[in-house]
Amino acid sequence: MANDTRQELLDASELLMKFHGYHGFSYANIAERVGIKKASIHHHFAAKCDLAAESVRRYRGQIREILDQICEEESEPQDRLRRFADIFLGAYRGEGSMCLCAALTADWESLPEGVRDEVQSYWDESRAWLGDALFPNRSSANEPRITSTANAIISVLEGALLCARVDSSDQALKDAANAAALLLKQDG
Amino acid sequence: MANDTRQELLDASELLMKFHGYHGFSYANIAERVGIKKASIHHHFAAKCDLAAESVRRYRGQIREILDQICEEESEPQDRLRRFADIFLGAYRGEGSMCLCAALTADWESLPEGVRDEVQSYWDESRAWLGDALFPNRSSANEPRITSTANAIISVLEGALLCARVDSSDQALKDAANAAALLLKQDG
DNA sequence: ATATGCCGACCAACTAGTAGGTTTGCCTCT
DNA sequence: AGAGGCAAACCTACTAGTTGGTCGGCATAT
Repeated sequence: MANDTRQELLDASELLMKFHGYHGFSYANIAERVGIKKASIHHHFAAKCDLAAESVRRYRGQIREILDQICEEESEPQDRLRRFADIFLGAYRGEGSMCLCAALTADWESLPEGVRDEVQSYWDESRAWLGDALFPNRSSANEPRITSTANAIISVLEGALLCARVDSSDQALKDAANAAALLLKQDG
Repeated sequence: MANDTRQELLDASELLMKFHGYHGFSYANIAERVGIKKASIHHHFAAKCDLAAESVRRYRGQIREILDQICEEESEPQDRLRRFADIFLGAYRGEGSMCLCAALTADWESLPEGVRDEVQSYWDESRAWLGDALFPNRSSANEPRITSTANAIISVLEGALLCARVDSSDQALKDAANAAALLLKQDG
């Protein structure tokens, strides 16, 4: 299968970046995991930053799909928010990992430009979605409030993934989900 | 001055870790900044992990001092929380940096043990302080609620530092501070 | 016969860390 | 006051290993 190795390379780099950040993995690590030689990676991705950027791009696409699905299946803002929080809870429970883009944002200043652009897009898209999905009747009048609430909601959830990692517990994520619900209720 | 170089080394490693994480800086980087040779760093800190751990220890001490001072100067929970949030706002406005320990938590899995222990202590201490300082009349009955609120408050502020970095704006931090105040009000 | 996927061998640059020698300044004994 | 000792602070020069990346060649499948 032509696309198989490529996907495996993306899988490996995504996982390693989630746990160790951009500087915390090497072509050697990935090669070992996927079972090909280091040099062969360059056949699929010319440079490390290309592999990383493509990983983020794919990740972003997966998240976007989930967000679309949530909007299709749920019409109530509080239900949509609950499902949004479940993404974070699922990330922790599944791999015990952080959000890929939060992990990379921590290395922001030393991120290659292409990777940084992808990470930036993740944050922009996520907050835009929160504004659209949670505030059906948004208007220019309450726009600043909506932006602020979206900021706070994503902040508390992304921050909780840091907490959870330190605690080896999903408690902080549950607390963040409840806090996010409260913030929406206050403003919704 | 004997202690001077040592402090400069700690300054440099703290700053670099805030921006690039644990793997994103080297002895060569630090040496250049401080103006001594790479090998001379080993005279002060045997290994990179010792330098990093000591940086976190010092950082932790500085934060602890500020927290003590807040408790002395403010008696009202909401004022204390405002001052707590100001620490995060100050970190962004000053250096444009993240919380040192949040930056390191992103690299959690690949952190040397000594460093990880220090970072863990930061989180534990911060949340313990929030519980004590914001809930003067805590009891075993409302303990879980207090823990959850403390978790949510620190999550939203730490998460907002990630947002702020991406946005090159302190808006997310202001939003997080307001959200934190709201969470306290709800539970206080 | 040509493109795809992969590999072994290599590279320059970088990594943390070591060995051994020189300078500096302070303490103590005369 | 001056000499001797000593240790901290720093240096140059090195090690062994890793980093991302290159290149030529060898299969296989079309």
